[in-house]
Amino acid sequence: MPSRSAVPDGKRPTLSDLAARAGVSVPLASMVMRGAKGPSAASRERVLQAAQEIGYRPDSRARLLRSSRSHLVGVQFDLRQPFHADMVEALYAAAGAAGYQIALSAVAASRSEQEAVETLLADRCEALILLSPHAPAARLAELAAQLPVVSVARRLRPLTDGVDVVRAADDEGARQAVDHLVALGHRDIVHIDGGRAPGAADRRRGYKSAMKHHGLTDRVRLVPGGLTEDHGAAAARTLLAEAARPTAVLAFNDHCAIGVLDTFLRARIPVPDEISVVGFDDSHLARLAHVQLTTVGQAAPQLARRAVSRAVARLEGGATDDEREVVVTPHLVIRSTTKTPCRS
Amino acid sequence: MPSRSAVPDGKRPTLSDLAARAGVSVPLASMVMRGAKGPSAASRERVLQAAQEIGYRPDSRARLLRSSRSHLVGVQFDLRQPFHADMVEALYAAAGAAGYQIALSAVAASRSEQEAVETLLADRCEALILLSPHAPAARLAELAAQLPVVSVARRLRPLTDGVDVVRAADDEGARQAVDHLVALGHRDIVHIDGGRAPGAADRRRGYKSAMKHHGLTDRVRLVPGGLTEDHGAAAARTLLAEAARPTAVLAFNDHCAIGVLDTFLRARIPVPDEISVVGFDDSHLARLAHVQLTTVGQAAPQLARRAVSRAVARLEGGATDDEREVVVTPHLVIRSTTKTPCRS
DNA sequence: CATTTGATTTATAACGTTGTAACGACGTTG
DNA sequence: CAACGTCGTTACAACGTTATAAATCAAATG
Repeated sequence: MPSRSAVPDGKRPTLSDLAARAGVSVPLASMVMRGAKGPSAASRERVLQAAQEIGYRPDSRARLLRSSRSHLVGVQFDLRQPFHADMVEALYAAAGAAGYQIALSAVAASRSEQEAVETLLADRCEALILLSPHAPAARLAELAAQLPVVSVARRLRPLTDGVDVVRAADDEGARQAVDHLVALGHRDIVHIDGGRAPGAADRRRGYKSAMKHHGLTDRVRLVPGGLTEDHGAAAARTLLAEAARPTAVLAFNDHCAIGVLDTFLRARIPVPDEISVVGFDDSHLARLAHVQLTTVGQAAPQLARRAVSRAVARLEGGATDDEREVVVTPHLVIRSTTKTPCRS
Repeated sequence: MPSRSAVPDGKRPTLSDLAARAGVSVPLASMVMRGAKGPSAASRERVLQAAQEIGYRPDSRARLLRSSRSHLVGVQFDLRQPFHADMVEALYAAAGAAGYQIALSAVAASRSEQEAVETLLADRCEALILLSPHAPAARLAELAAQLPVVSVARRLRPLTDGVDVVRAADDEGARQAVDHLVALGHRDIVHIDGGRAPGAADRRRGYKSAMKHHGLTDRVRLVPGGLTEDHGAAAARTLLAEAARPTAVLAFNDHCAIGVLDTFLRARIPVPDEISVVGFDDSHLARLAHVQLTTVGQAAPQLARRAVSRAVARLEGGATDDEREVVVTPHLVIRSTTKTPCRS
């Protein structure tokens, strides 16, 4: 059996092993490892050299334990939502830039938000970033009493005590989509909505007000939909069954839009020639070469940055209460599923 | 500003706060909290009561620091791969059942495997479970010298020292798919392969040998593909451009199969009436109501259980070297994209 | 009644790290 | 020459927990 480390007793090397090896004191070795100012260039050199040799790696748990600040932000995300994947990636970057680390805790069919949050708290996170949390507002408030909590993409009706909200301007996104379609010449624009999903109400509102703004109030038409391909497919079938079809569809999100596209495709209705389709989220689905969905981008990197900076502000005392809800402007990404209508 | 905790000084309650509140010593409180045997029912009751009152929550970092065993398994996964999401979910369950916790570290476009592993090591994980790692075998061996490493779904040609492998029997999966198609009456079955992706070689081999077994050696046909929808779409276009089309396609994975389906759909080729399509992975994509893809299931829960039990065996000394490669049998999930061919 | 037994409880010392304060050596200054 | 900073280094204590061993106590034994 091969030795598992460079130190005799087989355990993983500690600061004191490192200090011994470099011939310096433990605190000095510590200062070098954490890049504190103080140690001379010579000492620094020797310690780093020794660290290399014995394969020393700081123990983050001991670190966090010792320093009152843990510089750790807990992130709760849902494994089933591709948009969350984008957000997690962006959060790694945003947190890193702000000098924080993130701890992930996943939610899935077999793992509740409750469990996810429990483990984050046990890990001594200083703040929580929750991606579209479903927990009741009361529960969020309860958490916020313990530590800063940022809800991303989930709007909280009455601003809940201590809970910050970072979200995209869903209404503005829907408006942009409608503007784009109208500019192309569309008038019969249907919205397949997301029911009670977070953001759905705003998107609905944005759609309606944009239609009104263009003098198309009488063409407003909502079809019940949802978050998944299946919902989109069902809604599309509803539309197909009718005599007068719309010339454009604004779906609740990309998933839903894909379901719509697929159904149209099966029904031999060419997109965008016969009907234009717009999605929402700019998830990777929309970018696929054979999909090339026109969609409203939520700018995950921006949302992530704002969420982190919000949490950090709370932690470091720079929080101003007038920014309890941060709204990021989305932007339309025009690809190949929208086009001037052939009939009007 | 509301108080952030039930303890006066605003910090989060510790064991000694708890002990003080319950009127017992710190060690006793500790024993109660970790469910050790010893404390009397009365003490246990009082401590739990007090914990409830002050909202005490054990600090897992301090716990891990103190006890030499951390009971923490690090999991590296890729945010872009839906199959990994299934695996992570299953790993939570499997690790929990074995008395371990898992720490997640994600890989993405902007976060390398190197970074992911670094943080896991800094977190004092006792073992690493890597989901289809791309790191060179030498690097894995280096890691394995420090702690038990399990590679899931990535086969290592020469069994690398100390690295355990848990994977699905990709060749067997491909064989099942071919058997199914042949049983339906197909003979011209094409395989769109995954190039150099982990598992691709095995699937290719399984396909070929199954074809041979059915006396269809002369019908063997490989089309270069890949892991994404775009790869599948490209391969499908290649097939469409030809005079003699196959009656069935076995795609490298579900993503690839979706690309194939979509391309056929656009070309007005009915699936499964004209061509049958089989995927691989049984990811949630395959289960969508409007897709209903026949596919080869990798049994994430099983893979997860085996991976965890392998890691635990190494940690607890029950590792037997004859099980360094665990192969789980996949199973075919028949949905609606396969059917008896109309022409033969 | 002294004494052993067993069940509970507690004191003490770690785990690996970092913050604080103190230390020594050096050249500067009054 | 003494007092003074400055720089680099170190000793010590602490973070919140748990393992070990020692201490306490009631009950049971002789």
